[in-house]
Amino acid sequence: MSLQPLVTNNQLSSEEILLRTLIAQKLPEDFYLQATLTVARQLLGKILVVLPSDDSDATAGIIVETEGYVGQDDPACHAAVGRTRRNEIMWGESGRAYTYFTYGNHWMFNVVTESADYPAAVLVRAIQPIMGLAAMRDRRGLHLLKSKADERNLTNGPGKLCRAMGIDGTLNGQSLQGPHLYIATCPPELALPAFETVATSRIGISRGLELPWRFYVGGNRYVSK
DNA sequence: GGGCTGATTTGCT
DNA sequence: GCAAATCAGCCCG
Repeated sequence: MSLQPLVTNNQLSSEEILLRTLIAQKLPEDFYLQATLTVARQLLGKILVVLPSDDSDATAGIIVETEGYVGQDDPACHAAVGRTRRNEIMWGESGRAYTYFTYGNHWMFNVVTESADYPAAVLVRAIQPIMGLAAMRDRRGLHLLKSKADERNLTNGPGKLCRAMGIDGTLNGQSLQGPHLYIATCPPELALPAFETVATSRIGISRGLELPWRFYVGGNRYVSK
């Protein structure tokens, strides 16, 4: 049994310093009350931070691709079928995570937007990793170490980033005000260069293809294909 | 780089 | 029963 503190102020790792910076810059609750497509655009360039409650490694990355799913009248939105147990969280307060399982393998991570009882959310489709890359590789499988170019494969898709960051059903409904999960403004030293926001139709859906509600950081290598 | 296909589970009709 | 807000592996070049 040691009487020494595990960490003193002059022993903070660079990762701990970054986490303290990020939590201080987390987006406030009312950010998520904005119109869904506004949130989808504004999330580009922000940092998603996950500190799993099982105490596994923290990870973070810059959001580079999103999609908006907007209310019961959007045919691609899960809420189009009405309120069900699965999509329940989307009908609740904004600023929470909506995670769900699909294709027998994959978790998806969404941010609930707009007022309670209006079912809408933003799907996070890709991030550029900035913290916890070793943990991401572990969770995604060592075969990815084959080539350095495969680094982009860690998180360039909605299922991949959930796997890499340890996001699953335990986060469904969880607040985005931390400490386990939050989104923060990017510190200037990590910020992306000025970018163009590109809007296209959403991916992997069969209805609502005419709506340009997918947004990504133009030219970024970590956007999905 | 791109195209095709099988895997695998849940939710909802 | 079937479709799903997907991915990896395989083939081709």
